Amino acid sequence: MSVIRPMRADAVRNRRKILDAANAQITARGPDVGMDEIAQAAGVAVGTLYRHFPTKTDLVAAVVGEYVVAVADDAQASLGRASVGTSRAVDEVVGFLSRVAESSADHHAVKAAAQGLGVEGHGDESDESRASGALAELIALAQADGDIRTEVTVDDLYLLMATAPTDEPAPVRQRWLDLILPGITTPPC
Amino acid sequence: MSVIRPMRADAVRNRRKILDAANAQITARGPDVGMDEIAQAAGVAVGTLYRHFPTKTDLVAAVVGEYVVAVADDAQASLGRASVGTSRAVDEVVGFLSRVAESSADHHAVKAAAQGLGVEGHGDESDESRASGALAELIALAQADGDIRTEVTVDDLYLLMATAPTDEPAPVRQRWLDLILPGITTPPC
Amino acid sequence: MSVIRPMRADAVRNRRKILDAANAQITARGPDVGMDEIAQAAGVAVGTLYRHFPTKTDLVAAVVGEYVVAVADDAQASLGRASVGTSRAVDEVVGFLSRVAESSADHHAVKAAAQGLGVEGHGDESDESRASGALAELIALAQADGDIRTEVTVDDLYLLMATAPTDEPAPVRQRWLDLILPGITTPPC
Amino acid sequence: MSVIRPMRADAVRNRRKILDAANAQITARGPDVGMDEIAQAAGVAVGTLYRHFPTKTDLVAAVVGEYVVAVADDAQASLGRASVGTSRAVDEVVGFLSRVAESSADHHAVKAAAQGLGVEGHGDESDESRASGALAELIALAQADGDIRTEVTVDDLYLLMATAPTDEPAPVRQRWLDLILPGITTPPC
DNA sequence: GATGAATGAGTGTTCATTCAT
DNA sequence: TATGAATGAACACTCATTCAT
Repeated sequence: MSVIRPMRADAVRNRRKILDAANAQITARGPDVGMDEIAQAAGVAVGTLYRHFPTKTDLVAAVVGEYVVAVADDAQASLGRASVGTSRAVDEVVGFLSRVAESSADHHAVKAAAQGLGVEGHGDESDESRASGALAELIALAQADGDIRTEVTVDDLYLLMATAPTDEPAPVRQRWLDLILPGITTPPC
Repeated sequence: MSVIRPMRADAVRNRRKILDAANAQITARGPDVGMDEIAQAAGVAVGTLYRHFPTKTDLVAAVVGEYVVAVADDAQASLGRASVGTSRAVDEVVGFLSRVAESSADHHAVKAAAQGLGVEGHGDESDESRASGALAELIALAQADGDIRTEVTVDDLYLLMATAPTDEPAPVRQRWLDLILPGITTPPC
Repeated sequence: MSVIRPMRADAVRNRRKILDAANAQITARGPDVGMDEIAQAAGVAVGTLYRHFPTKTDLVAAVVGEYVVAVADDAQASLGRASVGTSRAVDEVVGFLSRVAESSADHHAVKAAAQGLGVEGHGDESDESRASGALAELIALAQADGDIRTEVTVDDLYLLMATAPTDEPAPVRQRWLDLILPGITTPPC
Repeated sequence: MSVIRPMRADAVRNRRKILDAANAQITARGPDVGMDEIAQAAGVAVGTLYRHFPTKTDLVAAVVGEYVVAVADDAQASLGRASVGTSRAVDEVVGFLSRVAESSADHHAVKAAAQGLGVEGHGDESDESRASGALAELIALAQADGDIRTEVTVDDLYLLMATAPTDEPAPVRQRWLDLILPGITTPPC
């Protein structure tokens, strides 16, 4: 008696195509691409786009939401590796930040679009807490190892993620990482 | 043979009013204020606005340019104090970064507007080099004091300035500064 | 040899639901309700709605048609009472007009929708002639009584019905009736 | 020191052209003409149209307002003639109603458009009261002559004007007038 | 036969920019 | 030179209708 009706197969396909097209178009042509252009890139009519996302804001929020899912997945995978002992927790934190800075580069225009439209909730809240949970554990692990400063919190990570120089070339992003890291890790002595 | 004709007094006045109005309006009403609104706030007609700045991009670039002037002034003042020995050079660097993060908060919408319009050159190049020069000397001073890591450059400072969390409340900006500083300063031991 | 195939029971039910929903929605939400909204209110999908009424115009015409049926019924009932002598024919004419003005108030948005769509034939012609016939006899009766002016015709009644102030509150509609009546009834002397 | 600045001559001209075009287009092509079509018919760009009337509602309201001006003028002229004794006051009332029914025929689609957009104030209030005043005096005059029933008010006239069969051919409108008049004038005996 | 996703022309409105006054 | 009216391409969004499932 679930209220959640399964979507028709083609509707699912279209939703995917739209989301991908939106991501691609915003990335390629800037945060102000028109809905028509996104629809065309997705190979659907505008009406279809609006059936899936009643508002441009909704569409962009969904795109951001997908990104949050990816980030949460990454955070959980990092935690997984650190828990098992495959790698040190600090290294996972650093790797995570590095990958986020990397992937955010593509995501930059999307973030700009979201800001321009006043997108609020970045998609599903459960994904955000999934990410937060994993990162919290990861930090705790690294702190137990004595590798990360005791006062560092998940919010600090979010703050750094938010300020990553997403529109800069790779070497700059690497340098940024180097500048950032000492603030998180414990001093050498 | 100079082509630069002195501006008529009222033209100068108008330019000032427009620049101030643009800054105020963008800050107050977001990066997407219309040219008409800016003109009205400046007490001139749109036509006048366009006589001074042929393009919205030009206008925003000029506003950004003014900000660069202020930053350059600050940098030079900081250097002055450190040279005279009034204060330690590191402290001036930190203070400078802190003030920039602070002032950038107001400036945030302007930056967003600039980005949205693809503003390239941030105004007068001489101001940029004025700032760069002062900051370079300041860093050198601090490095001579052994307070700032030897590999830190002016570009690092610019990178950090560019990624300051300008749209966050003061405590967050302070925390960001705390996270950032260890990457610049020499380790305690 | 009749081409008219009896409708399947559920098709009949759907037709009813759609007609009722259309009436209700147009009345409640104005003449511009969308087909989707009507379909949803009827508990069917748009496709079903379009199976029954190939065009919005057709749907609205059908709704109007139902109203004509009700009016025809009323006219015949009025005639019935007057014929039997239960009441004076004039009073029945007046009562009829009054009730039409009354019911038209609900019907107002439907009329507006019909006009907006250029609905032509108001449904079944037989109903119109049923109404016309009854009203003609009723007028004749009242004229025989000397109560209604000899030159008054059925078309006059239609004209008045058409111009009833359907979107005005009850007292206004009553006042309108008072203004209208002297033109139909015989002068007191 | 008047705040009302005189409009530029060409702006005035454009305003006129727009108003006329709006009237013409709505009359000719129905209440749902697009703003673009109106603009084109007026020989201006849409932007110009929107500079003069920030909203379609505003435009239609202005068109209706012009009609109110015409009606008010007519009412005052009628009163003038009756006051001077050129004609009987009743005749002026009848003539006024007749002319309104006549002119309203053209005006019908405009009224529909106004209703569809929820136009509230029919333009300038002063024109409405100008009309009301003149009609009140005219009615009083005719009542003094013993030609119009004592209970008739200006609102009655408005009610009848509002219900005139504006979309019917001339003979029908004439017949309507005949049906309406006895409700206003004193009975023959 | 019913469903509801897809279509796409059309709508009202905005805004950077131009140009007659 | 300043003014502000005019321009018109562009945009987000709607809705009657069609058609694959």
